[in-house]
Amino acid sequence: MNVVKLSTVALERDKIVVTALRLLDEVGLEKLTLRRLAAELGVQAPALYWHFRNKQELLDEMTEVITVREGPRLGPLPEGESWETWLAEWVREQRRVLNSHRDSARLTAGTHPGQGMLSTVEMILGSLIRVGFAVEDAMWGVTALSSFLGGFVLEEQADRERGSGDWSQFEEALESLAPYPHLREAMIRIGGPQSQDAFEHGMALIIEGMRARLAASSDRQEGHGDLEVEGDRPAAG
Amino acid sequence: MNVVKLSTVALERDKIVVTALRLLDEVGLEKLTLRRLAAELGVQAPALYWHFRNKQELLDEMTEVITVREGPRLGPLPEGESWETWLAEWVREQRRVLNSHRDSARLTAGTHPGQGMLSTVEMILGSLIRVGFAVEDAMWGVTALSSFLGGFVLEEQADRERGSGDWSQFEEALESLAPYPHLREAMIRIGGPQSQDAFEHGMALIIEGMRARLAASSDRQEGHGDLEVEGDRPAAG
DNA sequence: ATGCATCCTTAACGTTGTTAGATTTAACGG
DNA sequence: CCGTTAAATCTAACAACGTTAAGGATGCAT
Repeated sequence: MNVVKLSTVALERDKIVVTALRLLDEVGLEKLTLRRLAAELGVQAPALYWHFRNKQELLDEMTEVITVREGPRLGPLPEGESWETWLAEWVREQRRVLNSHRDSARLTAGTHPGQGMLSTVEMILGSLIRVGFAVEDAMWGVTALSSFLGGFVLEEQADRERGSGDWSQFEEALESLAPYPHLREAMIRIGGPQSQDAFEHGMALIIEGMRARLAASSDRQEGHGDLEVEGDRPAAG
Repeated sequence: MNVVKLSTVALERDKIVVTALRLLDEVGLEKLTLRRLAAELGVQAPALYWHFRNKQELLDEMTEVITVREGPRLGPLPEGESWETWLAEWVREQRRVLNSHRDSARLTAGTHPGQGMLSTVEMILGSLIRVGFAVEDAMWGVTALSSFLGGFVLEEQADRERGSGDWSQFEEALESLAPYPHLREAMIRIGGPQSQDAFEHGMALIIEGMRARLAASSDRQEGHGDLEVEGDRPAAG
C-alpha cells in the first residue's frame, strides 16, 4: 500500500517537474512563476505546495532531472580506448544536455551534486586511476573540467539570453573592439567568444594539462612540479 | 556646466553603488532590496529611480565597480618573467577580488565585459603573442581561464552561502560518500571540493595545456594536434 | 454512514520592483 | 527680492511574486 501511494505522488511530482521544464524552455527562468506553472497544469498556485515544500525544492528537482535523468550515461572507460577522448566526450555530452534547456546553467549553478552525478564522478575517478592517475590528480582534473563547463555554459547562455549570439550583432560588436587590435583579431579568427571552438579548445587545454600531469607522475618526479602551486591549506571560513 | 553637473550625478551614483556593495556583503544578494538600500541611504525607494533606470542597471554598475575599479591592475609581462606565473597571478588576483564580495560570482555572471576587462585581455593577448603564442591559442587560453574562474568561484560561493564550507559538516559529508570510495578518498586527501588547492591545480592544468600548445606550435607541427578537436562551425542560434 | 488521508480551492498577507504625480530644494536671471 | 527652472525626493499606489491559513471535495476503509 505504501508503495502504491508513494509512487502515485511521485508521478504527480514528476508531471509537475516535466511541465516546469517545458515552461522553462518557453519563458525562461525569470518568468517561470508558480502561478504560471499552476495555470499550465490547470490548477491554482497553492496546489503546488502539497507536492513541494517551496519553490526551491521544485527547482532542485528540475536540476536533478536535467543533470541525472537527461544527463549522459557513462560506462567505465572501455579497454583500449584513450581516456582523453572518453573524458572529452562526457564533458561534451554534459554541455549538450545543459544547452538543451534554457537557463539551465543558472538553474543548476551552485546545487549540490545529486547521487547520479556522484556515482558518475566515482566511475570517472576509477577509470582515470586505472590508467595511472593519482587520486588527487584525477579529482583535480574532474573539478577543473566541471568548473570550466559550468562557467562556459553560464556565459554562453547569458549571451543567448541577451540575443547577442546572433551574427547580426557580431559585426557591430567588432567595431567596438577597434581599440583592442589583438582582441579584435582573435574574435575575427575565432568567431565570437562562446563558439564551439572555444569550448573544444578550452576543454582540450585542461585534458592536455592532465596528460602532462599524468606523464610527470609516471616518471615519479613528484618534486619538480611543472607549475608552482601556491598554498596548501584549504580555505575554511 | 555640463561637466560639473554630470560629475555631480556620477558622484551620487557612485555613493549609491558603494553603499549597495557594502550592503551586499552584509545581507547577500537575495536580501539586497531597493527599499533596504534606500533606507541605508536615508531615502525612500523610488528616489533610486532618478539615478538608475531600474535595478538591473544598478547591479550592472556594481559588477563594473568590482571587476574594473577593484579589479587587479595588470601591467604587460615584464621582460624575463615567465608568462606562466604572470598569468597565474592575474587569475589568482581576480579570484581574490571576486571573493572579497559576497555573491559576486552570481552578480557578475553573464555580464558583458566592461572596457577595463577588455583592455586587460588585450594586454594579456599582446604579452602572450610576444612570447610566441598564436592569437587564437592565446585567446582560447584566456577564455578557458575565465570560464574556469567563473565556474569555480560560483560553486565556491554557493557552498559558502549554504554554510557547508565549515569543517563541522565535512565529516558527515564524508559519511554520505561511503558508496563512492574513490571520491571519498579524493575528498580526504584534498579537503573539500572547493579548496585552495583545487583552484591552484585546476588553473595549473589549463596553463600547462597552454604551454604544451605553445611548444607544439613553435615546432610548426600544426597537423599533429595533441587532442583532436571536434567541429569547426560556431554555434550560431 | 463515519472517519481519514489526499488533493485542491479561495482568500489573504507581506514583500518585491516599478510607476505616477505632487512636492521640496537650490540655483540663476531680471 | 522674486519667479522660473531644473534637480532630487516624497507619498501613494499597482501588479506580481512566494507563501500561509483554512476549508472544501473526493475516494477509500472500517
